Amino acid sequence: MNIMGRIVQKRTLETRARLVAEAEKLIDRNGFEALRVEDVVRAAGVAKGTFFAHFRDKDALMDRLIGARLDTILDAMDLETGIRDIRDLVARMGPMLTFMTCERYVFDVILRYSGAAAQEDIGPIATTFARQIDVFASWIEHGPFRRDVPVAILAEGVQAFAVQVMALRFCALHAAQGLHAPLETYLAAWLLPPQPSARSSRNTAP
Amino acid sequence: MNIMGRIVQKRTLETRARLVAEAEKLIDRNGFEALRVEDVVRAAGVAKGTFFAHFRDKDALMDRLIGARLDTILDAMDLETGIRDIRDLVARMGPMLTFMTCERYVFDVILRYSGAAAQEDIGPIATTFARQIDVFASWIEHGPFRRDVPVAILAEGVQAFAVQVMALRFCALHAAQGLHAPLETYLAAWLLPPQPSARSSRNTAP
DNA sequence: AGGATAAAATGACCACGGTCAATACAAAAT
DNA sequence: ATTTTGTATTGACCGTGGTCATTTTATCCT
Repeated sequence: MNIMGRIVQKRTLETRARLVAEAEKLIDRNGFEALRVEDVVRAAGVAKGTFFAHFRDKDALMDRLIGARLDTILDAMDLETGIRDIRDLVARMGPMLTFMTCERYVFDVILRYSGAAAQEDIGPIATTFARQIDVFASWIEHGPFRRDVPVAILAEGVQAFAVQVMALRFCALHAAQGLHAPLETYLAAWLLPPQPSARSSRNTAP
Repeated sequence: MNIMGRIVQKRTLETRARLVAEAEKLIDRNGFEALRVEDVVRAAGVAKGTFFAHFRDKDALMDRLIGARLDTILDAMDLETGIRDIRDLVARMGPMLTFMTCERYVFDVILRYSGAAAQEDIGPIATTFARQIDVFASWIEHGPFRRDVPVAILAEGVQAFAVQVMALRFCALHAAQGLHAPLETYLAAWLLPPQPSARSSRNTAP
């Protein structure tokens, strides 16, 4: 096997797959936060150093595992169509909100990796964030929402508000349900065709 | 001295002050990320355990130090008045944006502590975030902005967009200047009195 | 087959945040 | 002054992420 000029042995792929698989198992049992590198390597039957030959650091593994789950959720979201209103929109974000707030640790990792760390080493989580924008954009495009702002901008705003709601009310109402109401408030103001206010200034974007 | 039923010796306050002072010095010299607890206690002339008798963990010290700086910046922002337009608004957020993006590590700490960690152990950074909302709200209230949405909501949105811009473009254009343009785009869509779009649906908030 | 070469795996080791039973110290009670 | 009580400090110790010189293993070459 030969990837990018560097020869990769079959063994390598097997080891990496085993590390990932064992990590998944441990996470399913104990959650993300409790994952220890030592446990993973013991379960995979390799030495500690081997782990770091396959992943830059523990966070790189997390990036991959969490990114994979986000991707699965996005696959489902991709199939949703016919958003009728804000409530609908928020409801379909539900699974994403639920997963992102399933553990404080998970939310922190996601935030830390949602932007590209260094130029162009864009990881799995950052990729899903870009994809999320696309999904939101297509939802908005086919829904009864304002048209005076580019769809891409609207989509990025939805993401921004979602993060805001999750970050500020993380513990207040831990169930993801508690996030829906405030998020709907924001999105109503952000997405709906505006009702012109009394004082009709005619400002424009700079 | 007696705080909350617990007697606090003068010695305690002196030690804590010394820890904070030495930490500040080290940070001024090497930045936040490079701060090591061992260095702080050595400089302060106390044992390691003493540090943790005064701060729950290293992050608690960071929360305090970063919170203090944010507070200073907010003091200055509080004095600003007469926001004429979006560009103005973003310009006056400048110092805050600059500080929050001065180090990747600082931004991460701020995000992690911007929401209350557990109910009602709201720390310095979380406090400044609440204060930030108030400042934005008063700016918006006296500016040429939309009135069809409560000022508080608008202010929270400004914060959300600011975080979004910082998170997504952290390295892309590291100078805080690069943040202004995208932020202005978002805020124009968020804050300005809307120009009714062609298709005038008359949706309302759910 | 038997080297030669490069990739992969190893595990002792380090850095650093954090803990805790033991000790030193200050203040109050006698 | 001495004892008592509770606060503040200590430093050896631990857990865990991460490193790297060395060793093992695969692949290629003749």
